[in-house]
Amino acid sequence: MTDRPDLAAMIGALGRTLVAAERPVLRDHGLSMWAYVVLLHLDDRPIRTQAALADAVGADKTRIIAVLDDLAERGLIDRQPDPADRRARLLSITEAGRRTRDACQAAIQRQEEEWLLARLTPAQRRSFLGMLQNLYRDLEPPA
Amino acid sequence: MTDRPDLAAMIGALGRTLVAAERPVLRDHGLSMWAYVVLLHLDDRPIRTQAALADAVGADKTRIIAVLDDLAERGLIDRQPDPADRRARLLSITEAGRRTRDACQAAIQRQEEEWLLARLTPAQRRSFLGMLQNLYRDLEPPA
DNA sequence: TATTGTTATACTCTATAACTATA
DNA sequence: TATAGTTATAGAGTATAACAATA
Repeated sequence: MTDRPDLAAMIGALGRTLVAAERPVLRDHGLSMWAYVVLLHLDDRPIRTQAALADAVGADKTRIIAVLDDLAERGLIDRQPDPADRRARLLSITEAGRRTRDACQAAIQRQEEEWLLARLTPAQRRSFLGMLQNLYRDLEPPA
Repeated sequence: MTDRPDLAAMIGALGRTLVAAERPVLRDHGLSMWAYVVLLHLDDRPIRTQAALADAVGADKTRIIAVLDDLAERGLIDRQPDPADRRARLLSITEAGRRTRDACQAAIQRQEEEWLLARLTPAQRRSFLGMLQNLYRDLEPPA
């Protein structure tokens, strides 16, 4: 038997700690975790239905409705009925949404650099980030 | 701005996936996640109060009571009132508990090797595990 | 009065089911 | 009838508060 904690224990604890550390930063920018995830995902490209967005970010379709209501009301996203099929809602991020997202993500990644990555040497850091991005990219969709 | 997903997003998703993959293995061994965590922690050394154990594993003291009831009933842990202070319960793992824990952890780590670590070269694998254990060891207690 | 363990209650998050409107 | 979105309801997991036993 290998003499190490389970990967799930180590990576799980690390992930929970990172997410917990993210919360105050999100709050400072007036975003919930789901709102942030939505802004990050919409930035890639507009999306045609709320159900597709929910699926893409691993949420239930009923769960993001209040999130979208709030983001739209604050002008961070644009939500318009599709003229071709008025059941669907065309979703896209606004310029204000992009600014909020950028500021928030910059603060989050700055904190991650200082709090976690600073413990690694530059070479370790490159190696760690590289492996992490490879493993992350190949993950099955939800979780 | 660095061009990568947030560490919290990558490590968080990886952690959730690993924990989800662990669940069926735990179920096959008749253990809940909390029961497994308790067995892992008790193996290090006996502990004198349930509150201390709960604190050590990052749980609320009220949350592990049912877990301990079940483990004791199945003979996987031993729970005795402390003769010196009958309010406290002396907790320790039994030989049967150790066997269950070993079998379960072996299955979990085998799956982790095959499912995740197999994607890395031997050198990457050593490097990844080393950095992970260093980062994990220095984590603030709960999460 | 303080502490350990327990039980009862409430709260948060999430998923399921039922409803409205468009097609 | 089928689909997108919404609302209402119920369930799991967790934390908070009240309680009983012991010190």
